[in-house]
Amino acid sequence: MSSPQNIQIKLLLLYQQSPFLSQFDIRFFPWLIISFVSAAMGRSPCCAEDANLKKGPWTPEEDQKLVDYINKHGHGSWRALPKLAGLNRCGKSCRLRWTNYLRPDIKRGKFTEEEERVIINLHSVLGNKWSRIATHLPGRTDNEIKNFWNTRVRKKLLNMGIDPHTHKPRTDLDHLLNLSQLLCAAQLGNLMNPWDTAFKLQADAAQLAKAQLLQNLMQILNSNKLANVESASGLLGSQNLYPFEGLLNGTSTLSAKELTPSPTPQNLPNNPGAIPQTSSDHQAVENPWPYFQGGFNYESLDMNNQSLSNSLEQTENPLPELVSGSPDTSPINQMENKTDTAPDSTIYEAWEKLIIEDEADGSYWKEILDFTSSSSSPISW
DNA sequence: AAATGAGACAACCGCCATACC
DNA sequence: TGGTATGGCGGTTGTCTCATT
Repeated sequence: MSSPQNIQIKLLLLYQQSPFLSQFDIRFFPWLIISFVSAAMGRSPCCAEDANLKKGPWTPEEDQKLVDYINKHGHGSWRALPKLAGLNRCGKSCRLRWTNYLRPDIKRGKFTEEEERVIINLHSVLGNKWSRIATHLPGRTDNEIKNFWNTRVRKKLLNMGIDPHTHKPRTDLDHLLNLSQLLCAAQLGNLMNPWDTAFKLQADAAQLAKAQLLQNLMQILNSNKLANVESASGLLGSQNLYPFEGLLNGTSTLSAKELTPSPTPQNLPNNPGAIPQTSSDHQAVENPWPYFQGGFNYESLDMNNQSLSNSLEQTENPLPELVSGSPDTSPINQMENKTDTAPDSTIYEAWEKLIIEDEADGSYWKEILDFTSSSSSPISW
């Protein structure tokens, strides 16, 4: 019997009993130390039994050997497979190569828009549970989805000002400062004279405060909109799946019912970006700000996650319980905790107050909306 | 044409859960 | 019941390709 532990013990005995080896400090034998440490930890490191095992990219010949063997015998024990198949690889490497690349049911090629939508929506609920996400995308591996997310989707969301972790508008300082600068550029323009420093600083602070309030409001709107979309679409349906679609093509994915406006807060008077009061109003008003495209339903603020849970249960592949990885940031978890809407109300009150204040001295929000509309570059998806 | 950087993808690493003895 | 083997998972790194300078 030559288990890794037995081998490690034999190595130590060899060191102790050999007059030649014993004359050297044990630290000169890193392999022995490593072996012993791993033995003390109760587990041998993967593939440590043979340092000569090949690593790195697989050759077509190796692939062929692996495929041939599995087609004939099945994979059985992955640890035993390499020797049986004549491969100089560790079992784990073989397993990964098979599951991520060689498996016959793997669907290769570019992700479709539909797949992207499903991934984004599932990620908003599950977080980085790639294997769980992969179960809803036949033929796609968790590794492939993970790579796709990290190289494409994540960057796109960031460019759109959406935090890929929380699926809400970014609130990090850099982004906020950018927004503030844009706002200043829009509103102050060439107004500033070099000797107006004091006034400029004051204006900056005011702009920043407003921008921050705006960000907070956007966060709430987005989280509710996202929850609405998920619950309305059963999460995995082909319709109304994409919470950010309004940002991409300027059209809303929400149904007319979802667009039902709320009586509060007041619409912005004489403001092209005002939130429409009725569905027909919505159709009539050209909203220059994509994030408000489709308006929003304040009644939905009272929505608990019951409808989402129901929709999840109704799906063919019911999703698991919400992950605990980011309990504070998950939009769903936030919805769960939204029994008391006081903080939101406070923000809306502040928003309302600002609107009223701004009516007196020219419409600040109108300028934001106009500027955002005119300066927003088309986003390629 | 060579160097360099970025993007995409494959593969590896370490940890964890579970099955098995 | 505890130790070990195994497989799964998520994060990270390595490698290749292609565009740009």
